[in-house]
Amino acid sequence: MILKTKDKIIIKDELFSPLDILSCGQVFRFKGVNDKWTVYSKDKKAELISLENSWIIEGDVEYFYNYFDLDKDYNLIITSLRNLPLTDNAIEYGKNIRILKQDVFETIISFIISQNNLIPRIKGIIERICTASGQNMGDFYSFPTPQKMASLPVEFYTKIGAGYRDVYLFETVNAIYKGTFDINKPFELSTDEAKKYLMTLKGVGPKVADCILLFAYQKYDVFPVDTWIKKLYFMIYPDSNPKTSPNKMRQDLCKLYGDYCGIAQQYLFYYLRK
DNA sequence: CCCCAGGGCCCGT
DNA sequence: ACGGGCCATGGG
Repeated sequence: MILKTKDKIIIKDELFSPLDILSCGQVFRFKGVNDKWTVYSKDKKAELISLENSWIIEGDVEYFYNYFDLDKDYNLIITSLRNLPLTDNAIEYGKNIRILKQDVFETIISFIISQNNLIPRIKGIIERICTASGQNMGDFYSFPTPQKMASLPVEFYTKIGAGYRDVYLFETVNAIYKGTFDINKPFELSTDEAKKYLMTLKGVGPKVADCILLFAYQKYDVFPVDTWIKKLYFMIYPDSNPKTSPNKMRQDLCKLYGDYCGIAQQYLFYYLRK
């Protein structure tokens, strides 16, 4: 049951757990433990509080109702994923995961940072970007707008610890700000076309594009292949060639897990990484 | 010292 | 299309 009031959302007896949703690797701006969490998106924040078998979400109700995709019935999706390889344990472990509908610009920047990196470091880099260039919202800093980021020199990204991704961030931010890249276009394209288009951005390859499509554009027929999913592939296909390319893995796993393979991937990633 | 992390770019074949 | 070297940073 999900109730919306003027200033809060009340969730009772639903597949919903901030621990799973926030720490499964899809989002990097959050903090909290057990029964109290805070998540940040753009210039907004939501407080999530557990009260008597319910979760209360305080914040911009319309924004976060959409952000948590509360109209989607995950019981149906979970049912459709049963009986596929390894999903029973993964769903049991992370059955309260929901794929968020995150801000497109913030997701693009975040997952460029994620490449060849560790989640705690990714969080730190994003946090330093917000602190140094976001807007002061009182008790937190917003994620900077494309306009704000376009005013930053490439040295800014080096200084906050982005490593060799500094140039990627600089170039991508400017392509988006100038309008060379239209961040709304992927919504109107097929998954394959949207992926090709995203990969025209500097620092966005096949894996990062899949993550952006899944976490920001609601394209669920993707299967991001990272080092953990490579291990998964050899668990499912132990006799396959050890040099199998990530591209073939993605194709095989997409076919195997079907139309909601992106959501299956998230359960599996979360389960394998624990 | 090594290896690895929610990989991609760039250059050869 | 495909493969290999290289890329910064920090923790184990």
